[in-house]
Amino acid sequence: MISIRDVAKMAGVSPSTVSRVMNGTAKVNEEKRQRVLNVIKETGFKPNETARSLYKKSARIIGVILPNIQNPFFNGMAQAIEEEAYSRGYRLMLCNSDNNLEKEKNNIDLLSRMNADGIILLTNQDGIRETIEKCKVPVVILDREVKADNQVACIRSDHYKGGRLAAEHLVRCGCRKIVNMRGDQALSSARDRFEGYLEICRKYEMAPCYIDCRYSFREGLKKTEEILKLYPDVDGIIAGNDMVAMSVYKVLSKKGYRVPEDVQIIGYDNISLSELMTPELTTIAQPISDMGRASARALIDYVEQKSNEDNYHFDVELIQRDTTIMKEGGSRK
Amino acid sequence: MISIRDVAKMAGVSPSTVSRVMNGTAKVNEEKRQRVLNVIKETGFKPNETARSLYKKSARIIGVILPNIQNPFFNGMAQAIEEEAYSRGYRLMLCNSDNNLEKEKNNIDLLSRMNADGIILLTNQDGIRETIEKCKVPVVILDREVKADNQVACIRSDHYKGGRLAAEHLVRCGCRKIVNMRGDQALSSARDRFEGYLEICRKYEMAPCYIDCRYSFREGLKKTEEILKLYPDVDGIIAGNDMVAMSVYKVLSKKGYRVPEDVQIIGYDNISLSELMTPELTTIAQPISDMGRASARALIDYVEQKSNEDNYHFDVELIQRDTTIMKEGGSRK
DNA sequence: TCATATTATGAAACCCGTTTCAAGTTGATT
DNA sequence: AATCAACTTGAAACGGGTTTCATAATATGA
Repeated sequence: MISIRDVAKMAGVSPSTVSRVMNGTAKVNEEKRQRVLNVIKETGFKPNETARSLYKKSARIIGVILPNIQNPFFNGMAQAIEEEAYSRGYRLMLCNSDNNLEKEKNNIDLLSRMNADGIILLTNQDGIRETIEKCKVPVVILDREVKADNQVACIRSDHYKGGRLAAEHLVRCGCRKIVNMRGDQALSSARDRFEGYLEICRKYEMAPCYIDCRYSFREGLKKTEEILKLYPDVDGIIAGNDMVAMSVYKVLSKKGYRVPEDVQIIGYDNISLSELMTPELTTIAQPISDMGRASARALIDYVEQKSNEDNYHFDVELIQRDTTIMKEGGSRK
Repeated sequence: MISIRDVAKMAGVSPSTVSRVMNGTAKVNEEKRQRVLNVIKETGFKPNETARSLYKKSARIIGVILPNIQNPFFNGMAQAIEEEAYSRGYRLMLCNSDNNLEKEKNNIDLLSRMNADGIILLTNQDGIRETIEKCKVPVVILDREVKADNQVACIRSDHYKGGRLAAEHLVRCGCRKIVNMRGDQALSSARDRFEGYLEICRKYEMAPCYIDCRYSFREGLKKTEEILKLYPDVDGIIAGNDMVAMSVYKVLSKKGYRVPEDVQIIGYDNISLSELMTPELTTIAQPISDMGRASARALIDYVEQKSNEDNYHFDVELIQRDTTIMKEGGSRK
């Protein structure tokens, strides 16, 4: 492969001059400049990024570590991150963590050894903090709560409000027996949502009624069956997220329940699927793209020493679609 | 950051010896070896990957270029590629191409300048061949047809058979008016499937009946409306892929058609969603994970000069679920 | 016109892990 | 004891773009 020294020789200048022509880092005599440009054009010379990274200690790479690319919530984020990063000249190193601490550590470690400029983390393994602090790469935490020294920003949405919104909406739709399929309480987001739900229970003097259900379709199926056994009079279900809501709908529909007439369902996230499925899913929308974009922006701004806003709290909103319905004789207590 | 030279100094040996200890490339006196290992442990020294890449001309990176990460078909592939790559010590550079030739070229170019070990391409821009040949990085073409000199392998599934299977299944289910929503005929895969469909039309002496519909949910909605206007007697729809099938179902269901009683639907790909949605979708399964894994494997084997199989043709199969139904009085002509 | 300031330019150092090559050491063989 | 082989080890070169620093050349001002 042709190097900058080859180009220099051909153009009768020094490598430094070629570098200056390419990067515009200093003035170069116009005639020499043209000679260099011509040689570059003729030879199709492309500077080696690795060599540049080595000196600059920056590979123009952003590492994105997420549990699973197939999850629509995460890949929605990844999409937005990629767009923002690409437009600013950075590329994405994508790492599936499978919620596996070892894999996460490996990836963070490698990323820092590759001179990655930063890492966007969608995970909340407890043991991870030490690793990310040791590697000293700037980190943005997205949708999770980790808190590390080298954390540049933390991007979250208002889960407490989301929890309230979901519960209150079902109340307003006339549900009298609402079951909350709360997510893994190790996640602060799931805890916040559940708190919001509890507040609404207090407000309307309802006895809280919940079941634990991780954010997975498969578990959603199982837990929905349980709900139907435990609470035969259920008429409203707050699913942990949209995937779970899909599974809830599937089980209900198989058992002959009508949605929303017999049981109403509300999801969470507003992944693109929630609008695509039939019936369209009522859900609490997190601004997934905005959050992804913001995380990339915060990271790159930090790296390029631009802004320094470091705490983003995004708003959520209720999107009413077809799995809930406002009834006439509203049942406000 | 601490370098190999620092470690060497601390252990009282040369950098070469440290390198040899880390990589096991040569025998080192046991006592020195221990000294080096101790220093590495104490300092937490991690060798810089960029420097290694520069010399080795290999970054242990595989570039994956796909139109869109949010598409379940593509992210299913990406997931499998990531798993295979990770297990063999490679990482993924993920690039969204948005079907944008310029972006693809940029990404390929950058990947080669970063000493990426190879590229897996899920795209079929016409203008791309020149770029991938010029960059000289090994390329695996996945699910598409490009043909370039530096192409290591081409991974496809049997679309012709898939097209036949889908059509014949609807025939067997008693459909008399089957409409094929054929995909973009610029894609060889879509052409092959359509050919398969045509063969079944000939076999059963049916007049071919089709409409062009790109692989997108939105377009699926529009084209389904058109179908209902153009062919009010339609009783079987072959969707271009599972996403389109979902949109077909949505429109039919909104208009009061029953599926599969009034109209039967078959999708294509068997993305994970097809089993999750309600009703579960009958579809032609491509072994998405196997294909993704195979592409990574072929690339890495090539890079590491192991095998050299270069043409993979995966089988497809019919997965019957709830959007089609075998009726009693089968209508075999 | 001379002195000083400014600018263009290349040599060399730098980033850091790897590998080559030659020198030094040890041990075996005769 | 002498010779040769085998092995350990470090100095130096390497990969390739960037930057510093000193020099040379030109320009400005007095």
